[in-house]
Amino acid sequence: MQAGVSIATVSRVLNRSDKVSKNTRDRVLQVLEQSGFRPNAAAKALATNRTRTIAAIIPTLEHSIFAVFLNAIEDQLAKAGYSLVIATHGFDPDVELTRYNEVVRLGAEAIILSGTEHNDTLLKTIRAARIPCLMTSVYDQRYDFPTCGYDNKALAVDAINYLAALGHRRITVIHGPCTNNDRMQLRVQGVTQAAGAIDQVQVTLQEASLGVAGGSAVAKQWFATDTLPDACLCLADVLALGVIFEAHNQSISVPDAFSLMGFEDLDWAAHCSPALTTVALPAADMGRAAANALVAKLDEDMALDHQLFGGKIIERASTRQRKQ
Amino acid sequence: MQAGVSIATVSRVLNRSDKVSKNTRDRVLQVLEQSGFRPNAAAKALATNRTRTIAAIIPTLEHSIFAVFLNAIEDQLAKAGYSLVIATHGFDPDVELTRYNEVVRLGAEAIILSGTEHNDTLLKTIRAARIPCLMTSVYDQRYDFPTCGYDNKALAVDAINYLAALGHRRITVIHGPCTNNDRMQLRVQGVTQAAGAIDQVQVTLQEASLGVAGGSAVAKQWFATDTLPDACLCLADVLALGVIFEAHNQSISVPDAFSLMGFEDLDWAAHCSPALTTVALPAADMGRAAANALVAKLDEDMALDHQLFGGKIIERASTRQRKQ
DNA sequence: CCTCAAAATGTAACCGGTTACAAATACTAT
DNA sequence: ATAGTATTTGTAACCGGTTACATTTTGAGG
Repeated sequence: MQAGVSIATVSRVLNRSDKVSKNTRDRVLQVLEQSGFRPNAAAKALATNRTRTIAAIIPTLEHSIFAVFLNAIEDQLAKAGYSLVIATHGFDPDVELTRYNEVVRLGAEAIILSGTEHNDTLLKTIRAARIPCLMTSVYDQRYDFPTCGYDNKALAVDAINYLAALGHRRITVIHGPCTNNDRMQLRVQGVTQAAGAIDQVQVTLQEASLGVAGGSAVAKQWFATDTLPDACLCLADVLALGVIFEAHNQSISVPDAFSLMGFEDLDWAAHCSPALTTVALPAADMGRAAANALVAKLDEDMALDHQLFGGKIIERASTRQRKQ
Repeated sequence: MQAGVSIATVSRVLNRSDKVSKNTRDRVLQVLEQSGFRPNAAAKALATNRTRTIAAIIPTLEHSIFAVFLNAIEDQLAKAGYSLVIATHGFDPDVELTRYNEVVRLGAEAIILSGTEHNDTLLKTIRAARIPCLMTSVYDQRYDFPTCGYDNKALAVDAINYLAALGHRRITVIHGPCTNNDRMQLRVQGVTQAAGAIDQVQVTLQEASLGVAGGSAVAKQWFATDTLPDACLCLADVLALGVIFEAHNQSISVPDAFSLMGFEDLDWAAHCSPALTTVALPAADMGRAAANALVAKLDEDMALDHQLFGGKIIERASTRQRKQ
């Protein structure tokens, strides 16, 4: 080559830097510098059988909880020299399977999925391919893939208990669609379980589209029929935001008229009016941990294991003791 | 091979499907099916010099406007058989350069950047590498890279004119940080220009961190000093959300006390209280268009060109004619 | 100055596909 | 049946790196 050196030596300079004399290394580096050499990733991948690419397959980027999560993953992977490929499936398990095949064909070395409920074929394929795979947002020790997430059910139980402890009896729970969304399902289960365990507490479940509009719509209906609960638990913060807005519209005061509680603790929850009591989920921490775990698996063959992230009830102005 | 056929034929079956007799094609496909053959993307990329990967390098995923935009891109690319690699830089041009180099090394065939202001080295590198590159969110005919976005300045002018036409004279504009964010800069320029052109209109600029907390903080300060403007234009919807919350905290009525206007039209803007008048940006359309343009460039060598997306003022309840 | 081991460097096979070109086969017209 | 052409299939070079192994260089010790 230009520096009077073989391609093998260049390769050595670029990788395992021992075994090359300082002298030639410097010379090679200089030539590479001025020639603007760009190693070909495909060739490298072919030769080493490594792509340094990890894929995250999630329902959508449009819910900010996923964006926060992915932002953390991307950040952490970048630090470890990995790239993130993102694929979305819009809560459709069949699309998820398709997207999985695409990213694997593309060379993803590990996969991050959302939740534990998936197309059977997908699970079978992952098992067969022995690709490291982490299911996130859900913690389930018994699941046969490693999970990295929250105990959604227990957190929902905590939320109901919290509201019950404030003296609330008639509690309405607004949740998003549960189809292909086990995080939501588990929260609903937790709600039901907690309600059954506490005397006199009655829970009413109401499903709404997962967005501000959904929460708004449900609240509008209460106000129209004048059937306010003692408290409302929204199993996603955006739903609570809809309720807050609708309450403003109707000049109904929260928490005077009813207590309101969210789930997630998105960035605005501390600043809204009233500031929202909510179950804080450490989405960014979870993202970082997921990224780290997969990197450790790929780089050092560390076993993947379940990781639990605790949520925490952040008490703010939207909830209070029930008036007698 | 298994099917008594050469690897070349297999390759032909998988690609240019003509030139293979139906008979052998069927046989090959069947063998492939049952052997669970997975073509190696790296080898294919090496041989064809194509990776079918496009990278988007954006400041952050945490502002939902980017998430909406990327969601649309990802969706559209997937339809065309391309994958999206996402890299974030946190508004740091040097990090942006680093991330650019990473994604290119990784094999990105085209790049989507946010805005037109970038590290000089980055622009030089892109030019030298002749990689198709689209600058988004900004439309600027004269820029020497193709841009695909809005006329941020003109839209800000429109917004000020709209408020002025309602009779507002003392207008406070809350904007996010302009450092390394030309979209924001252009909006501020538009505001200044429009203010200069209209008699008697006085504009006060206030910078805030780009988030609900930022808008809240500014509003809190007004209320504390009792210096309300006639109208407030927030150059990002989240800032307006902060103002709304703070106004509500202080029981100040919008638009009775002052008119409030946002920029972007995020999903909650139609549902908040009061519903937010805002400059709607077609972020999803822009994302789809960016994706399509790059796919057309790569697949059919269609030239990249500037694309303008019009914003539109959506009049809602947060603004109204000034009381005399 | 010579020998020999250690260190540095070069050579060439290999990763798993694609594809130009050669070879074989099928088909058409005589 | 036969020549000639069109279609299908096979062979092998190539993409741009990595790396086992061979070869050369270096340098210490005798």
